[in-house]
Amino acid sequence: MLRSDMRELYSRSLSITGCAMSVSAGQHPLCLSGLRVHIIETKMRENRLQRLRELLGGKGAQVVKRANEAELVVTGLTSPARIAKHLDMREFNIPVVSADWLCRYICNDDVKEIVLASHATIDLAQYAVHGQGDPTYIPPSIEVSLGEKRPLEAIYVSSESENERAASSKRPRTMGPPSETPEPDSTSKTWTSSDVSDGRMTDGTDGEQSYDHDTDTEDEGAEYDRDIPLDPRYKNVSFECCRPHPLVHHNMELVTQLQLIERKRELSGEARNALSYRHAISALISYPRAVKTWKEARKIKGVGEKIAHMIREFLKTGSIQEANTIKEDTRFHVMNLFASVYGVGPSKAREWYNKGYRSIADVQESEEHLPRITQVGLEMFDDFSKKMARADVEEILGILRTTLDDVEPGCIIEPVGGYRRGKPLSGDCDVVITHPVESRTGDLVGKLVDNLKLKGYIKHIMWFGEGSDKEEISELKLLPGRKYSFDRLAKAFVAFLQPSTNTYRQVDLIIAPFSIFPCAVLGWSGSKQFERGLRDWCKRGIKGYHFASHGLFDRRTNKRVDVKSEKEIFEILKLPYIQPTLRNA
DNA sequence: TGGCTTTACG
DNA sequence: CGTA
DNA sequence: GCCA
Repeated sequence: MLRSDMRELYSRSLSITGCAMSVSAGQHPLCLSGLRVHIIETKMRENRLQRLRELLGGKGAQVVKRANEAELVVTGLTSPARIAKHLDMREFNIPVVSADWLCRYICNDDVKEIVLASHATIDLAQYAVHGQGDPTYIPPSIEVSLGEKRPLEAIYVSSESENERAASSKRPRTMGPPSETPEPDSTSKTWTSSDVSDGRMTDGTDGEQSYDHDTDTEDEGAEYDRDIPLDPRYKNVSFECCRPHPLVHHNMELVTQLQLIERKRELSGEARNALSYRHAISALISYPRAVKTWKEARKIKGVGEKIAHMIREFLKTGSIQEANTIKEDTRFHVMNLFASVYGVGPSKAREWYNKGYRSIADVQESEEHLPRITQVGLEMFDDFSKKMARADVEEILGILRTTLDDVEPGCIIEPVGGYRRGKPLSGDCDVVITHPVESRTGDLVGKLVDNLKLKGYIKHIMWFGEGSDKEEISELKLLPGRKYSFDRLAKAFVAFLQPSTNTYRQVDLIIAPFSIFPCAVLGWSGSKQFERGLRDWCKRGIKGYHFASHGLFDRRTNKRVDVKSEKEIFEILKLPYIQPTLRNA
């Protein structure tokens, strides 16, 4: 699952250098597979509605009745105020697009390819969130910027909303004169009131409640951009596991640029520095609207002085100079390429670069002695570089199901990783497998892998860990120097032949005993940053717990806490439940 | 100013 | 130690 | 690079 995030950056940087990127999603008809879409039917003619439904269905999307179950909202309406009436404020982070835009998006192959191949080209319009049910609420709407160097002159695919947005952002919407500038404090007051202090956070409700009694309506006439309160449920906390992180959010372009800098730091061996960027990036992904001022950004936990200044630069000029420099930096692109090889990280990538290699072929032709993993990584490089559309993942899941039915009937199989988080493209296919009868998972990896090998699906086994399912954690568990060969998950990471595309895919198989299945699913769903946040929360947030993909442990007793679902883990940890599609931290 | 998730494999 |  |  970690690879996929890296691959995404990789594909992004390729598109920056203008190289072609093979993306099988472009060839796949089900480009919206799994996406839940809600249609606001008001003011839409029946035949148009029908056509829209067919179009969506034809691309694999699922039309849902209720907007808050959707990942995307479509409307024929043009006035934000009217759109707002159809939406509960709870959908603040669900993107709204015009039906016109969506039709063009689906029908136009060029646009589709560009948008699907990289989220970097999707940007969100500036928008603001107002109090409950307020007609001045402006929903976010997607715009597509094809000219990536000019984020501020983005091409608005939806012309109606462009006008609307332009009009709305230039004047205060309903109330009084724009003259009265609010005390800077009024903004920060809103912040603190909806803020939940890290150590004390109990559940997802205190924020809203304190906010409800705190709406300072007397500031309405103040400058539009500055005085509009944030969504009341927004929590300015540093733990990623406390907040939603949608795939499509309000600071796409800014985040893309910061990711470049983060990657640069990572590749240069400045892991800590890179980590700071990750925290800031996740915070921006979670932020309920487009950041409009440098000071606003500075208040977000995870955004310090340095990054706030970069954001100021971005807001002023449309880009961050350092990011622009990185885009031109050959060294960066080469090392990024090397580090995208399975088994190669920043260190090896740097080493290769310093030896003068500049391409994958250079490395392959070298006399270098390479560990087996790296040899396999190089051999598989072309195939592994290709991203999978959701349908590709589903095809592999189907094969795994069929095989499991032969090997051990009654297995439960859950796709995890980026696929579970709703990503349209995946770099690998992560799967957690269990069986209601605990004894049946004992030697399942071996049997499964053997059978798949027999059928010719597996070309390489890159990694094989035979877990054992010894039940209890001994008191010695946390004593230093002890090795615990038990209570690990059985794993096999393999190069798997996808028949329909004749492509080898990176497939990670994880077998979990039934009792810790929910932990395994939570632990392998990611994102990486979400998992770090989760573990950090266990250690320094509420303390007293220890989370790993093989179990949730009470720190006092060192005993495993039995859980029956992912939701229960969130409850025990006193976290609001964050659904998988909102874990893209 | 220390600490930044976690743990096993090669 | 570097990597997933 | 950020923060408790």
